[in-house]
Amino acid sequence: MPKATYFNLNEEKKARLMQAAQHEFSRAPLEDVSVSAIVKDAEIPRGSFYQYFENKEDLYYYFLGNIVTDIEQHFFDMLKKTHGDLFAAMTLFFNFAVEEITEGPNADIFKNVGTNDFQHGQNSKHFGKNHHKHPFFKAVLAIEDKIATSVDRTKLRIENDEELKNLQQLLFTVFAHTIGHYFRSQKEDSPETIANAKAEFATTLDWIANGALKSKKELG
Amino acid sequence: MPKATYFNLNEEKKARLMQAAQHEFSRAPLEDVSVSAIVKDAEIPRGSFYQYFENKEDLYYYFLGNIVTDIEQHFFDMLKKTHGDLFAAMTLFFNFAVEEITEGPNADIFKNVGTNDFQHGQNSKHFGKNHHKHPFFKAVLAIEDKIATSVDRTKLRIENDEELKNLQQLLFTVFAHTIGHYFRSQKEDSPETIANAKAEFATTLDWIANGALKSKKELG
DNA sequence: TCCTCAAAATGACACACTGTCATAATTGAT
DNA sequence: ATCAATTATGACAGTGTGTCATTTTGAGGA
Repeated sequence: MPKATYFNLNEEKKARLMQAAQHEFSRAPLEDVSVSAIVKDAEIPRGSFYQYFENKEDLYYYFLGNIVTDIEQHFFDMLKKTHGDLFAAMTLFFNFAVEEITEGPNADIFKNVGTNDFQHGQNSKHFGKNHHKHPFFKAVLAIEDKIATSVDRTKLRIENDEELKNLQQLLFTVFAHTIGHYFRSQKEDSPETIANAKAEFATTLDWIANGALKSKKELG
Repeated sequence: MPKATYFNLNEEKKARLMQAAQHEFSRAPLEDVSVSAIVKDAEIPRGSFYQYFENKEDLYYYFLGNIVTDIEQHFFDMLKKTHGDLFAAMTLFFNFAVEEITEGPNADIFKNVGTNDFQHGQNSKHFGKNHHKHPFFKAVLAIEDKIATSVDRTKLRIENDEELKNLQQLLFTVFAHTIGHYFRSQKEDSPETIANAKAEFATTLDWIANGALKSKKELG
């Protein structure tokens, strides 16, 4: 988490820092962005950076957290609109998020976000045993719980809270995977369209909702 | 890919290099392992390392590839044994692989393998636009195709090759996710058992095979 | 107005790692 | 024994990280 000193900064300096973060994390993935580049971009002395943040990762997750929080709110909106229907909400959410993520003002950042970035426990060096203490990861976990209480379980083949959480995680894993697939395809000879990505996600979601195996009827 | 010079090395030196790789990649994830540490471990001069490999990543994926190739063969065995039943094969495979991965001689390496590591296009800095040229990623893609031809499609709700590939990817994503979940849980207060992991995977697979939504019968 | 002190700012520094390159050693063929 | 090609080697330039002693700032009190 950014240190108190950061939050005491005047708005102009905070904005300059966030703009630099936006710049740099749009340009390259986390591992290729250096503190040196960030301070150069923000025009602040190196020592100051470490007055404000623990390190690169601290800024990254703080910055990413702000963006993600905005988007995630929409998931709850969708969940409310569909009266807790997890699959319907997920479809609506994907269709909104895929455009926000691939064409919104932060698109370039998401291009550089790794699938791993939402799982704590990955960056051994920089976070020690304190991943879970960073607000970003706390938030990710809190969202899981919050969703769980808003979901209508009556139509789901789940036995307990544990299974519901696993199902949620499965859906978000698929979400991330599909977005990742879209981005990777952009670098290849035959890039996917957004419509493609939506269709791919819909198909996958349909498998998870209704099964990838044919029913007896279909087989008969 | 390792350079020709590496393959010309005598067995003793090659073995020492692989042992060092085993050591180092067991100790920490890719990003935290340094060439400096590897050459120290293997007791070869720094210059020599760069005579054999492009960089750290080159060695990593070569090494990982060798391990994975061994394990993947079992997937084909299972697919043959189940006469192309993708879901049955996946279950058998998971039960074998989870033990191999979590308790086998390479367990410590898999602890440090990131979910991303199997997706090319992630390490921007070290592989440029040549990810796909590295044998490891070539192999990963080749396996996808090879599986596709061995799968019995008649029971699956898929329309075309594209969808089959997506289904396969979904299953392997879930595979990786479940293994990852297991490893992460080991670092927490209430670690999962292997039996837990198997059960979790079985449940998830059942959702994908038969649907996470209740059937009309169950609802009625 | 001047003084004091805690908070903030600063950049030089020690340390670590990377990839290269000029040079030296080795090998195999003649 | 000679030569050319291959391989070995470690010093080096370049880049990055996080710290720390020192300086600057600003708010409150005399």
